[in-house]
Amino acid sequence: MYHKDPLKDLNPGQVEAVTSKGTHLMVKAGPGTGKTRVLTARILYLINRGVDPHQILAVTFTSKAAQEIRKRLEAAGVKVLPQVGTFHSWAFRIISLKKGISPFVIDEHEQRFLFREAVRESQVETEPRGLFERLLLLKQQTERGFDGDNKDLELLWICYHNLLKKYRLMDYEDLIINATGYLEKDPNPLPKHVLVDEFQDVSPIQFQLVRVLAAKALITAIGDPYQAIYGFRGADPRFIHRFAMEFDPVKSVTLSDAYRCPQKVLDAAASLFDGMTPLRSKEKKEGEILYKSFETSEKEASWIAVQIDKMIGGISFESMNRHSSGDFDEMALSDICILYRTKAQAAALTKALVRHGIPFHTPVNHRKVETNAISMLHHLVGFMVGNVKKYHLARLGIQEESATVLASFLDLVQQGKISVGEFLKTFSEILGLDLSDEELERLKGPVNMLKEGVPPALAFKEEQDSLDFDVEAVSLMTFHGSKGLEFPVVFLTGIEKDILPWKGGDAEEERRLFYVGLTRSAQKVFVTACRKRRLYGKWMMTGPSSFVRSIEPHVSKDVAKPPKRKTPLKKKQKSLF
DNA sequence: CGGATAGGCTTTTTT
DNA sequence: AGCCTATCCG
Repeated sequence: MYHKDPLKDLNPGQVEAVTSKGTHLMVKAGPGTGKTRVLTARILYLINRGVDPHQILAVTFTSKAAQEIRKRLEAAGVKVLPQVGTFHSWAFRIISLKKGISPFVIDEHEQRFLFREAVRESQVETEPRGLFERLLLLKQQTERGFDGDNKDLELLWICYHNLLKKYRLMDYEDLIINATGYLEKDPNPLPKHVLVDEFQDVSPIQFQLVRVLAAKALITAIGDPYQAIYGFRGADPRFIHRFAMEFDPVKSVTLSDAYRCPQKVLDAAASLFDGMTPLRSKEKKEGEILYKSFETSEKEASWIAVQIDKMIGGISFESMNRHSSGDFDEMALSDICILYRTKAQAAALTKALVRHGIPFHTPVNHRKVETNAISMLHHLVGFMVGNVKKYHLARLGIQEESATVLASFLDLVQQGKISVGEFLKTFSEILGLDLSDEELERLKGPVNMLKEGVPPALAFKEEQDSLDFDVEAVSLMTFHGSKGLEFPVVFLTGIEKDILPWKGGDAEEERRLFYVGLTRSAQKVFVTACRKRRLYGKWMMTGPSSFVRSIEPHVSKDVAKPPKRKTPLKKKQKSLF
């Protein structure tokens, strides 16, 4: 049992990371090197050495990751759990503790309302187009108030913050900023050990919070600079370096034994970066990377559906006619994942999967109706508390009367007078939402969390990004969404010019995004591209991404080359349909 | 004031 | 294709 011996089955590098004492610690952990394992083992190690669990704080990137760690600790026999959560959930608790009252947290949608109100009030003359996005980004990057040079933006910044104050609301950044402020003044409930996961995705305001924590605590930072993919929302991978500079002395440990990807995949992944040494694979599986290109995005999608059908042993008509088996290992649907750069690309793929009768699932935030229902629920709760006003509701198509009625129903739920299911039925009827039973079922989660006192913004948000992996289905998601996950078979789709290094994106961040995608695979990778793609309602000419060229030496030869001469390859391609 | 309609733009996403 | 926004007309 881990609790007895957290070091059991760890490799030397991992042991070094887990047992490091007396200084801050930076653990550089590439894909599949046992990052989560080290994190939990280190917590266990600290507890075993007599550290009070309450003095330990583990910060994760998502609440799902926090749950996973809590689960592992419990499984290891830990009775008193340490504090485990995201920066935001911990900050929320600190603020609640310090103020004696929980703040109402608004999401981006509501932030936009307030911003519009600010625009109206401040009578800014220039076109506010894109200003909101700039404010959002600026707020994650600035540690103390406004520090831009745009006069209009400054005015809107002030106006926006006055409105937040007026309605007693906080946005997500406020949680971090305010908690930092409170702790600077009075570092009372500061823990002695802080572990921060996914350090490459830390934003400036979060780094500032880490600074404050470091005044009292030893910090363990775990991250991988090659997997930094959230620069677009303020994260800065240079903090990995800054950490070592500022928090001197820092012990640094690099984990280079990887347990997920086959060597071939790791070699291909490393070839994306100049001078990168590949991780050492401890996985004996051979591994394979296949590349195939198509005329259109629709053909790409159908081909993928056919491949999946073959892999799962074939239930459809086409595969019944197939005599040879053993082209592929038998796979379960849940072993397969399809990745794409933008959600807009999912349409062609899901269409093909439906046509082939292959079950699949996508994250909730890809589904319009449900996202909308969640947002309505959230607003309803805000309305009950008095934070959400009539015009906020109107914007979502909710009449004030409906909201009043529903609020009283929700009250009955809280008192246990009616069930969550009954409430949701009424809710969708009154608001005229066309929700399936399945969708209604999924909405129960956040309402139940609400009953248990989870802050609304967190309760509703959590549901939005959960993908239920117990379902036997192929997983579809964006490259971003795949971070931290692994699948035996991964399809990397649309690896095309202007799509994977996204046109206008940060080229290096796009490269890391492809790296993340590649390294999700525990066995087999399919890389696909097409010449013409239907996107946003019109055709665009694409062609293979430069990344395809980078990994080419590691791609299996038989299908590796994009068709050069039409005849022979066309024939081969046809036989697959 | 509100409904209809034409025009413009479209990443990625956690909390 | 679909959503948000601006504008125009009753």
